[in-house]
Amino acid sequence: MAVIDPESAVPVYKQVARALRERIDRGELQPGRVLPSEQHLQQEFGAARDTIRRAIRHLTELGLVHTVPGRGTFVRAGTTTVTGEPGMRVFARPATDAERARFDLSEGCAYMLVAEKAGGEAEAWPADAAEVRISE
Amino acid sequence: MAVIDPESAVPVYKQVARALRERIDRGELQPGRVLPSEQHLQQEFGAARDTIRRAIRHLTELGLVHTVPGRGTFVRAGTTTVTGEPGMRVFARPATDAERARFDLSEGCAYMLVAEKAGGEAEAWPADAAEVRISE
DNA sequence: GCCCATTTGTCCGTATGTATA
DNA sequence: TTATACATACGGACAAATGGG
Repeated sequence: MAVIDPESAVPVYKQVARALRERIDRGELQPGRVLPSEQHLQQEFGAARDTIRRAIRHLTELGLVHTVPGRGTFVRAGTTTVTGEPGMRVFARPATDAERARFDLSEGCAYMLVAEKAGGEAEAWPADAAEVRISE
Repeated sequence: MAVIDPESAVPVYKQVARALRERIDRGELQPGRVLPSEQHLQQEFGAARDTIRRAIRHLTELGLVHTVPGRGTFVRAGTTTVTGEPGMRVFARPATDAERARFDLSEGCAYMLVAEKAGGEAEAWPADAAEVRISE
């Protein structure tokens, strides 16, 4: 069972994210399955919704889950190939300190590959572990 | 002057992000310059801090700014644009020594953004200064 | 088509801690 | 030390999307 320590130097949202990640790694939450709702996670971890959502955002940035409004947050298969769409903008930038911590990019250079859709939404992956293919 | 419409279907944080992005694009906020503080932006746009921070997070994910705790949020260097073609593969990798010399990438971390065409030819640009746009 | 419960999205307010100058 | 600015965390409220009846 997940143990959350509000007094820890590790932020609560990271502890929650870690607990959820362990469930994914252990196979308790398999690809395609939906995570418990935010409300459920609030009660389970005893944290505010803001904190739960931050934990989920963390997992989303890791590429482990993705969220569908009105339905829930689903476990993703660990894919690193992204399909380029018309109007998309692809670029690289240095990882933020937060991303370095989240992706364990402590050593040396750390860059992120980012794909921004025409609408303005963007996704980012560690540059060493992702590529964009433009469909023919 | 930026106009924020809380009644709009477009979320306030996106309106704020767009307003800030326009200032960067117009050169009012040049690379290296610091953005107004979150508190200042709260007053200027009449939005809550949470909303301002979300707008800044959005810009960070787009590679336009980066934040230094205790100091502020800074505008990153602009980029040049490359046209993406069907069949192209776009990724990032560390710069070679030759590229470091050629592009004067002497200091620290240096990544290249690479576009490989379907035929196998590839071009590379310093990651900080290039982006690929997929034509519509 | 409509209504409704569920779930996520957005937005506000407040408080406290940490980093920097 | 003090002031400023960002980071985290709590609380509440309403809107929007989805799917089932």
